[in-house]
Amino acid sequence: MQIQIYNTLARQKELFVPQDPQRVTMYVCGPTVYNYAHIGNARPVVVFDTLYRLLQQAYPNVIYVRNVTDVDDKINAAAKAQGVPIGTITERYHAIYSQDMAALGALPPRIEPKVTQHIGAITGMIERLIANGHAYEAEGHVLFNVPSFAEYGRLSRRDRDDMIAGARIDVAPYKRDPADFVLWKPSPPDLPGWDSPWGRGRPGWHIECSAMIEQNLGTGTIDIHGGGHDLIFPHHENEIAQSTCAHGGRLFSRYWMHNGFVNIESEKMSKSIGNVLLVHDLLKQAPGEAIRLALLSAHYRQPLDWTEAGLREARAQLDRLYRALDGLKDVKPSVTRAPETFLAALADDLNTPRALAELHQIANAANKATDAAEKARLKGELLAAGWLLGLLQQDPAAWLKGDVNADIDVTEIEALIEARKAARARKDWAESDRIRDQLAARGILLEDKAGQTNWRVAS
RNA sequence: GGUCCGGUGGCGGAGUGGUGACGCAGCGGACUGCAAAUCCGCGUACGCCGGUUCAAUUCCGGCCCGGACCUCCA
Repeated sequence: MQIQIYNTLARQKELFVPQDPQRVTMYVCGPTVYNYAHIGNARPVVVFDTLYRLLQQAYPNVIYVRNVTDVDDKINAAAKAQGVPIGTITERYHAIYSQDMAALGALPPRIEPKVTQHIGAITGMIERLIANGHAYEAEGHVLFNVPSFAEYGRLSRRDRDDMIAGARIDVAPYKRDPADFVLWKPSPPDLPGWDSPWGRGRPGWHIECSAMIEQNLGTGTIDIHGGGHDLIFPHHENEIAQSTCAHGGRLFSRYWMHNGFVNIESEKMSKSIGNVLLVHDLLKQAPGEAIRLALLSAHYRQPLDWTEAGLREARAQLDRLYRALDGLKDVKPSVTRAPETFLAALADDLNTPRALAELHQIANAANKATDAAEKARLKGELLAAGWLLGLLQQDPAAWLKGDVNADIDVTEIEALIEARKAARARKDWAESDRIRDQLAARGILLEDKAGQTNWRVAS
C-alpha cells in the first residue's frame, strides 16, 4: 500500500517512505493531565489513532508513542487550588483521559511515556546541548540559543525578525537572544522540582517531548511526528531545534502532521466564551462511536465545526451502517481486508470523508445483495473497513437496542410486540397501530420485515 | 504586519480541466394492511471579476468575505 501524507515541512503531500519498514515510528503530543479532555483534545487522538490503524495494516511493526505531560504549571495551579499533591491531580485526570479516549475507540498507544519518568533523559539532553554550544545557563535557567541553529523557523516558515516582532511577552533580561527559549527553569520549594546541575528545577515544555522521543525511540530519525496545528510554532519548531542539535544534526522526523482545530457551533472554543465541550460530558449524551464518526467526518487538516446537528447526523449514519450489518447477522464474513477503493481513500492523506463514502457504498451493496458469497464478502469488507476507522465493531443488535430507557424493559417490549402480532393476525389494524404508537411514544421503533418484527431504540 | 488555511446544493462534506462523491434532511415511486426500514428516482451547488483553454467549480491574476497561528492553547 502506498500512503501519501501531507508533510507540514514541505507543505505538500508526499509518498510515505519510512526510515525502516520493519519498525515504523510515530510520536504524537499527548495531553497535559490537569483537567477533563475537551472535544478539541480528542480530535488528534482520533485522527492519529486512525493513522495508527492504517499503518498497522501496511507495516508489521508500528511503534506509536503518545506522551503524558504530568509536570506543568497548570497542574501546579490545579493542585494548589484543590490542596492536593500534583500526583493526585495527574493520576486522576490521566485515568479519566484513558477511559474517555477508549470510549472514542482509540487504541492505547504502544508507549505512553510520562515526563516525571524522564527527568534523567531531559537533564542528560540539556547537558549535551550545553556542551555543544546550543544552550547556556543563566540565573538558574537553561536556555536554548536559537541563533545557534541555522535551520530554526523552517517548519513554521517564520524568520527571526517576525518571531521577535510578534513576541507578546517581555523578553527576560537573561536571554542572550530574544528568541531563546527555556529548557530548564528553577523551582521554588513549594513547586515540584528535581535536582540538576543547575539547581533544583523543572523542565521547560518543549524539551520534554524531545527527551521522551529520544529515550523511547532512540537518537535516530523518527518517521512521523504529529499534533495539533497550533503546535507548529513554537513547540514543534523548538523540538526540531533541540533534537537536531542534540543528535549531531541528524534529521529528527521525516513527516510532520498537524490536525485542524475544532470550533463549536461556528465559534472558537474557549473558556472565555464558555463553550468548552468535554468529552466526558458528551459521552453522557451520545455513544463514543458517534462522537468519533463526527470527528472523522471532515478531513483532519480542515477545521471542524462541532454542532449538535452534526453529532445527530453521525448517529443516524451509524444507525444505517449497523442496520446493514444487522441484515447480515447470519452471514459469516469471508474476507478480512477492506476493499481497495476504501484503502485508497485512507492512504490518500487520511481522507476519512471519502473513506466514509466508500463505507456507505459497501453498506448499500450489502443491503441489496442476494447472493450468499457476495453477502459474505461485503460483511467482511464492512467490518474490515469499519475497523480501520475505529467503527462498527459492536454487535449491531447492541447498537440498535443499546440505550433502552430505564422505564421500559425488553420483556415488556417483546410482550407488546407479541400482542401486536396477534392483533395483526386477526387483522385488527387499529389495535396493531395503537401498540406501535404506544411503543413509539416511549422511544421504541418497530420494523416489520419478512414476517418478523424487529425493534430498535430511536436515536 | 508576517505565516497559513478556507468560501461547494436546505445542512454536513469530498473531489475533479469535460458523465452533479457520499451522508443527513426533503420530495416522488416500489415494498407494506398502514407504517418503519430497505431499494429506485429527483433537486440544474461550486464567493465575485477578469484571464488561459475547444471546455474552469477545478489552472492563473485581482478583489471580497471568513478563520487560524505569531513564545508554552489539540
